[in-house]
Amino acid sequence: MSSDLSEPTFLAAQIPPPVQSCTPSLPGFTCGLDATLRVIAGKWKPLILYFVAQGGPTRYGELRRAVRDVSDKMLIQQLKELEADGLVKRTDYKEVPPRVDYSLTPLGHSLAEALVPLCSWGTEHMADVSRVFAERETWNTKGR
Amino acid sequence: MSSDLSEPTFLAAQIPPPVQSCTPSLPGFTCGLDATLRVIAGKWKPLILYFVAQGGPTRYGELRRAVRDVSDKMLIQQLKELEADGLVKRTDYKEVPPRVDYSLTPLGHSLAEALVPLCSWGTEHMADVSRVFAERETWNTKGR
DNA sequence: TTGGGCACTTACCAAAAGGTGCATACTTGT
DNA sequence: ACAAGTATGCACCTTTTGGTAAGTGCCCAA
Repeated sequence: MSSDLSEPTFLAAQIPPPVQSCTPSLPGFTCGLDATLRVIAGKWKPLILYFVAQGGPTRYGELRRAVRDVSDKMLIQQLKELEADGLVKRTDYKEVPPRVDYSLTPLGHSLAEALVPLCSWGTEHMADVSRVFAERETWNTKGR
Repeated sequence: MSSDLSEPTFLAAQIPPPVQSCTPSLPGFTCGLDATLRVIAGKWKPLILYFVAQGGPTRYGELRRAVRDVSDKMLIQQLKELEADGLVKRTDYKEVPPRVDYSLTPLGHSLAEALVPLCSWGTEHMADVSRVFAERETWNTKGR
């Protein structure tokens, strides 16, 4: 409440120390976060992962309907990549009207768990986020 | 070790229950995760966020050098979006040779914290991830 | 005087991501 | 007989994203 709140003083109260470090290591990745991002980049992957995580083995059609607005092409494509990356397991029952379902591998499940905080964050701050987005739309639509 | 391990039995041992739910709510978002993704989508945003989180207020040039391989265009662009989304705060000291730094807002900091598990996941599973990527490269280079 | 650093900005382009729609092979429901 | 559902595959095209390179205004050091 003093005159100068431009600096650390008041922020220090709300913002804890720097957040843990992001071990800058091995192969071609600058850090763990980087590695993770390579695997979950893609408009639908986190959502797919998360959805499968919640429902257990999930049939293709269910996913399709659940992840609203995703096209077949995209869904299949992302599922293949997730499978190739060892995050999901595809089970084809080789039945006459095709039946296939997808489930998480242990690796995939661990990633899904790491996604939980992001999900919570979104839920908690959804109001802020949607406000910001609304404003953007307003300008894009109305004035410049 | 029995004959049929196609179903829940053995998975149940390693894979805990379905992971918490992803409250499907309000505006145009299907769930919290969706909302979060709208805000951190972009090749460099999580990295920028994370870097600023670790270093406290960071000058433009430092970021530029830290987030290796990012171009001016991209860095600026993503910083502007992060700022517009209320995650980072830009401070312009209006000095003669320009001096500007970026820090996290409380909102940004909370997001950065939610990113920590992803970072840890990447660190822990970096071996798996890089193996998979190496295999991909192998085919892209050699066969097919 | 030339060169470099600072924090950007702009124009132009290539690549990646994503969307639409049609096709398949077979079955079940009307 | 015909439509619909099942899990994809494929061709084509648009949008989005990201990269390169050059420029800006100002100051300091060589």
